[in-house]
Amino acid sequence: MSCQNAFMESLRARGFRFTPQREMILEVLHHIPGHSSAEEIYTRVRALSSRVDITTVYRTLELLREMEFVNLIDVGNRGYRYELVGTNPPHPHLVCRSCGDVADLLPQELSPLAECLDRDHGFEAEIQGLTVRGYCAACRTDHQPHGDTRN
Amino acid sequence: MSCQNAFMESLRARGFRFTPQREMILEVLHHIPGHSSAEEIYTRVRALSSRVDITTVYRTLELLREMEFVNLIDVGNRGYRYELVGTNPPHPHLVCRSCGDVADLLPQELSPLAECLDRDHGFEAEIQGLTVRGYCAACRTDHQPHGDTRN
DNA sequence: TTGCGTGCAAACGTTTTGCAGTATT
DNA sequence: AATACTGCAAAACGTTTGCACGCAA
Repeated sequence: MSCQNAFMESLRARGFRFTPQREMILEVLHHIPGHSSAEEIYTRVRALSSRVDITTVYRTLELLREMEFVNLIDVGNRGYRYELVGTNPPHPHLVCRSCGDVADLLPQELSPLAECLDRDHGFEAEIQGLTVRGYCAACRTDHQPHGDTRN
Repeated sequence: MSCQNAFMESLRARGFRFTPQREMILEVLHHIPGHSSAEEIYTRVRALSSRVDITTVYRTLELLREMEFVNLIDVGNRGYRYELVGTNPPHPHLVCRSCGDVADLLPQELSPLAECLDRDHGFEAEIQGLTVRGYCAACRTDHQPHGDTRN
């Protein structure tokens, strides 16, 4: 609700418009588990109205990202996931290669890593956007070491 | 050279064939800086012979990956990079968001991270395939905080 | 009324697949 | 001779862009 208003005001402050499509997409983001693909969000929005195109979903998500209302997660070579920032700051994620599950990390869990990369390589790591792939607790027991080992 | 032979024998051991295309692709991999895209490899191979298709490059790279002759690096949403394993085991990388440069890390540099993710989340992290994005020493001084912040 | 936002269609860049012909074993 | 491998063309995939119309301000 307050996020809706914040978005509306953010838009108006920039001379942008608050349209029914944008409202619906934000609405859906509030009622979705998080870590959703554009396609998933699109499907949910279509359930509300068939007069929305996936193009609009992408464009709105990009707008929301620019305004820092959503966090963009790169889950590898095919596609992104989106999540409402809400009260959470951007944070790193764990992505399971077997079940595709996305889990959250706290930024501070990786600050030792960031410090080490800065100290040893002069590299400014983007911890908030970091995605670590591997196998989650549920999948690691039954995953095949000789299965698909692509990154 | 010895890699060429090792590849040849690996192929034969599996009933596969050692073709001029495969030879050329391996040859190119030896004379290329590393962290190359399929397209870059393709271009170099075409310089040797126009009778090679990019499809064959992809298929050969996949074969080389299966046989652990090349390491596959996921550089995010825009494709993969390939590098000869050679004497180096697979390892994590740093990718600069500004200049696109790819730098190597030693796997052991991230073992504290792996241990922490295992201990706290039961997550088996794929350290060898990990790609950390951010800004390299050369770029971080002059990078715009308001530039493209996509993951 | 202005011009931002939209749906549609088509393009995009990289990777994969189907297929019939080619060449290695 | 058998069949793995190839080039070509086309598809796949998620995402982006061009365009004319529609609608919020």
